[in-house]
Amino acid sequence: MSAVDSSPSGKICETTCSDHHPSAAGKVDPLVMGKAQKMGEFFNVLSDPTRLRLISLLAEEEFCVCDLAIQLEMTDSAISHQLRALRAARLVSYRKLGRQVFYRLHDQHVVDLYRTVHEHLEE
Amino acid sequence: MSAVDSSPSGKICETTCSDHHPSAAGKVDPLVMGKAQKMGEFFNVLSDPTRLRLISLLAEEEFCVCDLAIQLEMTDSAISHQLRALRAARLVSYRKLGRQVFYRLHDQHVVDLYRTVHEHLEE
DNA sequence: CAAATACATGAACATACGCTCAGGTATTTG
DNA sequence: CAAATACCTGAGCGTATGTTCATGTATTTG
Repeated sequence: MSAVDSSPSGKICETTCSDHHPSAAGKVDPLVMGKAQKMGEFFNVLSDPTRLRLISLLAEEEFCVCDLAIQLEMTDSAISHQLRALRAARLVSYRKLGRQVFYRLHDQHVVDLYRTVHEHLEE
Repeated sequence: MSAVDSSPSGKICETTCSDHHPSAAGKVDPLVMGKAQKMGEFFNVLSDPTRLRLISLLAEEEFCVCDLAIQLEMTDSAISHQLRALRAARLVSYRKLGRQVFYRLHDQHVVDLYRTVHEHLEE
């Protein structure tokens, strides 16, 4: 009976898929739920067009909320909400200057990731 | 009327804020909406824990739907739905073998990105 | 052929998310 | 002090998304 056995290195589905048990040895561990959750939350922050446009601006220089709102043609409220998400994800930091708050990218790490994907999508 | 005033709320700083910030309005082009949309959709695929766990498994070797479902302790249906999303995003490819369908990552590019972020979150 | 297996798909439901709107805080200015 | 500015925040609303459930398709098996 070698009808179904052309699957790679010894593992689970050898005869039929159903005679497998989760506690089988030598299997590949998937990402733990908690870890996958954290990773998902990180990518989720980058999944919104507005936040990506903010990042694209802040990749060049720092800006106050007002200027960001003007350049994206959105309300300062909407921008402030999104900046809050970026802050929570530690993707941006800020400095207060009088009434204004100037935002900048927290580190170069984000810019690298941003540009990597940017190029990846050019294909 | 100000040349730069295309802000929705109408109460955004037209003179004050921009005057304090010489290179502000108009200098740096934000990401175009369409581009930001595409990029957001890409990150969105990676924003779900289940899809990330699938990727973590497929980063090691190929698996059929049934085995993926068993290892993640989820229904075949749920897995199939998520694999569809990964297919639509061209992150995975597959080969049919009898009744089974074996999935694998489409290219190494995804694995690199996955591991980069994985390490980034270890801090 | 009929039953079983492996996977795909559509509808439905609960949840999550982004924006608007109204209001609030902090700082500057008259 | 009062008004104006720059920004923050909570509630509400419409939309998007992930899972379950039921069903459909394709292939293997008795």
